[in-house]
Amino acid sequence: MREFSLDEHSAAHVAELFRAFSDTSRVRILSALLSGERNVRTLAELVDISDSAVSHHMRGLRQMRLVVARRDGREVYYSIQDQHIITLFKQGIAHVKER
Amino acid sequence: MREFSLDEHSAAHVAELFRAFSDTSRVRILSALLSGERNVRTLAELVDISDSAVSHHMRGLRQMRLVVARRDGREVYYSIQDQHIITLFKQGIAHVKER
DNA sequence: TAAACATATGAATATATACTCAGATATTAC
DNA sequence: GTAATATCTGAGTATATATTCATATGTTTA
Repeated sequence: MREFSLDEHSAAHVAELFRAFSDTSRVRILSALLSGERNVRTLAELVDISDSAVSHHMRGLRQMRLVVARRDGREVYYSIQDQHIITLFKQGIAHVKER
Repeated sequence: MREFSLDEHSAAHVAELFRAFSDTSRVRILSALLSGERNVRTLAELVDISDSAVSHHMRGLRQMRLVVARRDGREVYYSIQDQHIITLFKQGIAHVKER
């Protein structure tokens, strides 16, 4: 059994990914996006935080390429970009429900 | 398509789970534990933080029941408690590697 | 019992994060 | 053009978190 641990750089990336799911508001936002795209206002209502707070979260998620934005007129609709992400996220939810 | 988002309480639990994987040091610790149990001193060396810092992290992970402690003499060996957690964690690593 | 070693704990501190508010930018309607 | 609506951005703030240091606890060995 060899000594092994992810190097600092890789570990930082993994941590960054999981950090995207590590906040209650973002979890609620992402869970809302599981059933399809939503605009900022709708997300803000569902999660009960300001439009601004949603926008800040979406910027982070966009930069991590976890969501994509689609503009339609003055509204911006967000959806989950990556199927792997959906799987990963749902597994987290499942794990918590099992307890 | 109904409006839906995880309720605050459930979302908080999901976030808490993912938060366990959201720190570089913890990711390195957990990746080390993937290949078997390790004591505190070994983990501290592998991750390059103090014994104390490791101990603090392990307390959190223990409280979340992600790891279990086994004392052997004056050493304490930690290992990952739950197979689901291993799967989830490995998927995160895989996702990052794919990019 | 005392000394040495391994781990745990609490306090202090530094950094990161989530949020709101105020104002900027973009788009549509009048 | 102006007004209204939706989103974004930056500043400021409050809270959370990761870390180290000093010290306590637990275990073995002399």
